[in-house]
Amino acid sequence: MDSTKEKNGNYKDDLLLRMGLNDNKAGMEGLDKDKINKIIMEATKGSRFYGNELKKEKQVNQRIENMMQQKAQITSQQLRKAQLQVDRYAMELEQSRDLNNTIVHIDMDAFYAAVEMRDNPELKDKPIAVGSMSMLSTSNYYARRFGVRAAMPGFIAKRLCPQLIIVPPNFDKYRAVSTEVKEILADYDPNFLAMSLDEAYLNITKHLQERQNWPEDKRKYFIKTGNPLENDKPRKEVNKLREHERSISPLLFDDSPPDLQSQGNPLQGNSEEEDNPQTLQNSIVFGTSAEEVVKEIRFRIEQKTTLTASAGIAPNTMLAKVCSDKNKPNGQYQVLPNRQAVMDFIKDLPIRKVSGIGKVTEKMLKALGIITCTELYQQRALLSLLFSETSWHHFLHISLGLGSTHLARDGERKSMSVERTFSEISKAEEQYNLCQELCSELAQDLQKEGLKGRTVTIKLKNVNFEVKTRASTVSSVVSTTEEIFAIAKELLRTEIDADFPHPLRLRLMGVRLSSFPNEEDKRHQQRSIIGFLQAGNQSQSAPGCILEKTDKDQFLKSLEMSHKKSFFDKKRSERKWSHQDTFKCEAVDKQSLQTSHSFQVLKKKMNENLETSKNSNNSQIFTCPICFREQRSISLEAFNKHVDACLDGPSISGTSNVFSHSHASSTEVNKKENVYPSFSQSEKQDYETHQRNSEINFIELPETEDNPAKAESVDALSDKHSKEECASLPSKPFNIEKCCENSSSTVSLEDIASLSQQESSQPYLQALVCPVCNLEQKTSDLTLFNVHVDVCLNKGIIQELRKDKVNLANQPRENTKSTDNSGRVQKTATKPKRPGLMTKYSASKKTKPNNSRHTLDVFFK
DNA sequence: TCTCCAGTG
DNA sequence: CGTACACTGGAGA
Repeated sequence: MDSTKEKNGNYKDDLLLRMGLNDNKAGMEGLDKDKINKIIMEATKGSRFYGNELKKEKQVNQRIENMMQQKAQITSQQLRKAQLQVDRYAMELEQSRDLNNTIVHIDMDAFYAAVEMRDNPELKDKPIAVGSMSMLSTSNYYARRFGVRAAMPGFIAKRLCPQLIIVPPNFDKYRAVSTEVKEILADYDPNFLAMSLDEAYLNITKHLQERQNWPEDKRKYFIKTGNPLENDKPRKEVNKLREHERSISPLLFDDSPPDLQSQGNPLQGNSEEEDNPQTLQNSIVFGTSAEEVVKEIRFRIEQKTTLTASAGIAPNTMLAKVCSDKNKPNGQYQVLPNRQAVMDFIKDLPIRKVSGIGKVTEKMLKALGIITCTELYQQRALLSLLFSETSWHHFLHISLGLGSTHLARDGERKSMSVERTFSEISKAEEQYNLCQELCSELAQDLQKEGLKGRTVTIKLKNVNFEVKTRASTVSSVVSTTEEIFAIAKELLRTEIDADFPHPLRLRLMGVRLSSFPNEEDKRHQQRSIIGFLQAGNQSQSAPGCILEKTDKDQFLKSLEMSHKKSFFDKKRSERKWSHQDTFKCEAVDKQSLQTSHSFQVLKKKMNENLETSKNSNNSQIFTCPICFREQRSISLEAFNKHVDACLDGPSISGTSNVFSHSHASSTEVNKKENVYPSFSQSEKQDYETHQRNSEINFIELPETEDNPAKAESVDALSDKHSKEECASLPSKPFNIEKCCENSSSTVSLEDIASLSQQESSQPYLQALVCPVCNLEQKTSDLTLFNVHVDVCLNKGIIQELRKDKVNLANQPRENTKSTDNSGRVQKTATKPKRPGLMTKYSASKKTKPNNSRHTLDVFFK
């Protein structure tokens, strides 16, 4: 919230960095900087938290040291060359500088605290903070005089200011107020961008144009003399009125000439003579300039909510954001839309003020003698040699005062998560329970937005504040508590086992779901259904990897458009497209790489699917893979609905074991499980080590090798399948793996479809037995079963990978290239990149021995 | 893809 | 007694 944004006063900065930039004035009440630091240190020193902070600080220092070493090796010739390149880019940027937009950043002052004070007059003249004893969201300005800030734990705030009143947050209320504010903002830019409950960007360019012709009464507002909500307390109304006079009057009437602005005049910006608001008895007319518009917005916000806002006006978002901070609280500031004004504003601006430059970046740049934007610009050549391309491009944008000039509506969300902090939990059982609870909460949240995803990540923080995340991606989307927990549980189990016999001493656990299918995925998945169903009848082959026409067109179109976009947009779409470009090829190849087995059959089938689907119409004859009835002349949507209905019906569980993901490694795992049914913990270790050293390569079960015509039990089928894949032989559709990595229903459909065409007379009435771990699964839920198989498979894959690594280690180091049968390069060596900001100079961390444990799990289920 | 880091509010 | 939570994106392995 507010005080977090006032970075100079950030509590954590003071804690370790001792920036000495705290602008906190020692007033008659409140504390001075030294006193605040002393109290914070006393409360902090010796704690596990502090220990971790020190550790992190050391890592950052190490990174800085690495960076400085790198810097020392740079020759003046390199630097000159870099200078030329950077300046060429800077020139391009300069040429594309766009000053035609008027961007406004609105920021509510101490929002949560202000709402609480408004609704409870008892709090009015007291130091308050919103949050809890363990963490504060925001504090009012009174409390800030004592050093009480956002992101500070309440118990420390209490030591700084014993009178502090800590109010628990009422998010519903803040949301309601925020909605009121947004209603006003929409009048000026219907496409405004809300960043949070208390912050938003507006592009008022269009509004300004229209406004020029507005008659006066369209810009006239009446001053409310009472708040209808509080009519029961007339005494307050008087207060309110006086307050308005206090807060609004200086703002609206003490305009300062433009030249005073850049000299840090705290008064509210400039406006031309004719723009000066005229007051009648109880109404105000606002002018037509940007400043007047923003005053009007702030006036209306205050009238409507009795809360004040600060604002920044500038030709781009980056500057507008910095501006809104300049005259906070209850003030505004404008950077005029000409290059000189922008550069004057930027000149002495500390880089830390810029959104995106945080504590660590500040410290790293400071080590290079960079504090202000001017210095950032001066060192641009050096920075281009020390940081990644994205980083130095970002720096260059900042140092030229550039930023986005349009408000990109942020796309779909990328992940959803829950996490909780608690007092130490070390018992495994409690940890599993907690994990399940979190999964349940997450599942509920997901349901609200109708989301399903493929990657589950758990986050663990131990009592020493060390954070770990562990992720697992499955081939079909999941969303229910059970599905997510099935995956999260295994991740947690792996971590618990890894530290055995020591318990995990946790203080936080979190669960996240990501890899939501995008539109592309969904379309693709639909096509593959059609393609597959058709492929059963008219078998075609189309080798090689194809990029579909529609996609190509879109790609070209996007390139065409891209010159109109900002640098960041371009980069974004390049990334997006280069990703999508390879998606179809890699969707399958990934797996074959991971397992070192050829998936030719699969790919061929998939390509067939894509090819045939290109020619497919919207309405045709389908055979439902569940009920085996022909569905004539219906749309794909209708057909899908029909299949869904069938799937939801009762007749599924009997056939569901055919959805097993036959997989090369499954055979091996099966075998291991059979051969080594149980071990003690130490035996596990020994066996594991032995495994790794001797590179045992498991081969197929003898039955399948000896007797390929073996009865078509599911497990036997998957074994045979693996074998066939190894030999790259053409195979029956039934052998098709989950080629499209999409939703479980698709996968099921494909498998069922093949079944329906080839083996429909064959009854499959076995229980659900996982083909990987060989254990019967209690659930009759298809997706859940698939999840289980995926989890088992992932373990197998990890093992396979490790095997590969050992093999690689024996060879002279070489770019990892692999080609499919068509000779196409699937994966080339990652091209060397320029050092990144984040990890390039990372303090060498000891990477944990590695996943020895993953395999064990499979053995000892 | 996985893990960690940095940053935002 | 004691330091949150939810989200995005970069980077490197």
